[in-house]
Amino acid sequence: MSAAPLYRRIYDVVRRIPRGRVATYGQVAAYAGRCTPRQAGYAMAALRDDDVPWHRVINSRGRISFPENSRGAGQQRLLLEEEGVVFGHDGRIDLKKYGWQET
DNA sequence: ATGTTGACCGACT
DNA sequence: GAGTCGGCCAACA
Repeated sequence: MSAAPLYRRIYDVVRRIPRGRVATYGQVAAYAGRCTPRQAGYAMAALRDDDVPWHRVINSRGRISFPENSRGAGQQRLLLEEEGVVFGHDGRIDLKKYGWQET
């Protein structure tokens, strides 16, 4: 496991996020271990595998962190709403409610 | 090897 | 609330 690239560990954590829940980059980094939130974001940027529910990863403010130029920006919100995640009037997600808990 | 960058975070103004 | 700054550390030129 530890021999696997850092990206692999991060993606593995993201796959564990249940449907209808969201996790922050810092959270993913913490579960992946020996990783900073920045690396989690960097890993997502290089992601091209649809097997990873990348749309369930958001920033600590509960907002979608994504360059608006990219086509995936609107898609992330769409996918989340499809899973039952409700956005606030300011395009925010209530982490208190939808945040991923280890359980 | 050195320097820049980044789907971030937290603290501060 | 919004804007700025430093820290973090792997990936890249």
